[in-house]
Amino acid sequence: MGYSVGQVAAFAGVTVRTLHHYDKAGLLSPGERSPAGYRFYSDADLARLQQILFYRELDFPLDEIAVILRDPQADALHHLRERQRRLREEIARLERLAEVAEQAIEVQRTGVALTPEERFEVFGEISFDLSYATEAQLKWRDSAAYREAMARARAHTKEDWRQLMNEAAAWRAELLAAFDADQPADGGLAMDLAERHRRHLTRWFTPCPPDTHRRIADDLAADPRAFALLVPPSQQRPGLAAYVSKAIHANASRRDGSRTDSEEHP
Amino acid sequence: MGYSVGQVAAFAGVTVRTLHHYDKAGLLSPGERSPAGYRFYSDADLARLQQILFYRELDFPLDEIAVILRDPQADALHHLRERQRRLREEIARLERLAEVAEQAIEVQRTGVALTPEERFEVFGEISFDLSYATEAQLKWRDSAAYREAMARARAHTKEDWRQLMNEAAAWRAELLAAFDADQPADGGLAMDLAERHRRHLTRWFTPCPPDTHRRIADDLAADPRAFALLVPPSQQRPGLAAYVSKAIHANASRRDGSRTDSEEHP
DNA sequence: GTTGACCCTCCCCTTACGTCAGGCTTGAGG
DNA sequence: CCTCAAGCCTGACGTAAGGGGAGGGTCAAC
Repeated sequence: MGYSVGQVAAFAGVTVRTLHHYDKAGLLSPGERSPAGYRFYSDADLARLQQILFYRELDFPLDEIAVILRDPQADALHHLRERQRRLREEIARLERLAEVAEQAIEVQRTGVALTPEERFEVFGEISFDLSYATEAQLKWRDSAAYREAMARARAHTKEDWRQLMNEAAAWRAELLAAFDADQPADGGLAMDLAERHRRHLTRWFTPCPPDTHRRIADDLAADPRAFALLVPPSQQRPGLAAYVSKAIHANASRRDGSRTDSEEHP
Repeated sequence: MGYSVGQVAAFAGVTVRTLHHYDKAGLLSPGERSPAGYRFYSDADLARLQQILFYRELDFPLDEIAVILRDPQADALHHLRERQRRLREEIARLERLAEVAEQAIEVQRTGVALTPEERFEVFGEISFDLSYATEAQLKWRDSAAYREAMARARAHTKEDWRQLMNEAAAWRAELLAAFDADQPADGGLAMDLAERHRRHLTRWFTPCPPDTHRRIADDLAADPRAFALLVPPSQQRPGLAAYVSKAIHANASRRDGSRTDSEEHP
């Protein structure tokens, strides 16, 4: 008589719905139907189902399974090799992702030694963007400056952070004033603000020679997540990131020109 | 003024449709709309998009990304750990799959040393089921009997296979006759057929003592793919696999009882 | 004759968009 | 001022592999 859908489903470990699906897809149609339309599967159908499930476990799409089974296995081998190649690619991709996640966890764990509550209290609107921090870590983790900055950041107490953020807020206010007053980005006022930013970084994180500062400026202009660490979205204006970047570049050139004042070596 | 969809799409490396999708999904709505309904994205929107893409690269589902970004990153960390765990699981799973594919390729490569055409010519309707062969390999590859059988199979020439399959066909015809004539499975005729099957295996593949033959019988009854190697679907009848299995068991018991005739040691 | 378990066929839902279709808007050139 | 191409809009359907449910038929047992 053959097996009913329920029986087949039970001992093949699939659902009835799946069998219906394979039937409609033409992948596995039962050899027999009762007058009432009930499906009845033969042993040959079961053999075919086992094959289907085997290839399905290897993540073959159903239509490819259909091809493999239709063909008198002319080249199941070819499909298998192809599949194995793609499996290896996927494994490599996932391993990269796991590495990124690892770094993200690492950066969060070692970046700022505050509880979430303290963090919210100190940083307020400034969001510590994990995605940006992680990409930065992946990009810069081999640089000595980055490592020093991270180490010092982690050593900061809550009071350090509060003071640091207060300084930053004051600086930000002056920046906005200068920008809104249309002070030129390469003018003295803007350059002085850039210089104060440089000293701020030097004091709290890592020495920041002109070339380093230029790289930071480029990142600020290119990646809005970086700029959001400096000026929260609510205070941003169109063109402000480019303005800051330009000011930093101008200041760096100014300092390049007069190498004598080197507070890096007091 | 902000950036249009096209601009954002171009330099974020996504399609316009994706931005529409994120908008409708409430994941990223542009800060501004022109009177005509055109979307305009601010720098803050861009920062958010970057975050979205970061998490998307880690294969986060969009609704989970929405949660992470909605929350003032209360615990992006928690989500990341969870994701990393699942990534590792998935990697392990794919590695198992790659191993299975490897074995499938191996079994196909070393099982039968014939070209596809020859194979078709010799085996005809009997399909050499790769999925079953692979599972068998994974199950038994450590057994000496399996390894010997595979080695001898591989050494068979086309002529060997042809002769072997002719013997099998003759045997099959007698089996069907016995079954259709309602000869009892534990009767002398059926047991003799079982014994001939045993000798066939012994001659062409590997010595087959009663216990080994019993295991084979159980597999024939349990897995229709195994039975299909013995009797092609077109010649099968309901209950035939169980019949063969029972006959083999009966024959094994008979031989257990009379240990003296051991043609295994001539 | 009636219950309860099983079966049937639609049909909508899921993810993260791709792919039109049909119709506005906008900026540049004539 | 008109036109044309490029760019934008909304809306709707399709994808893979089924999940879930509605509404209704079938079957064996009591």
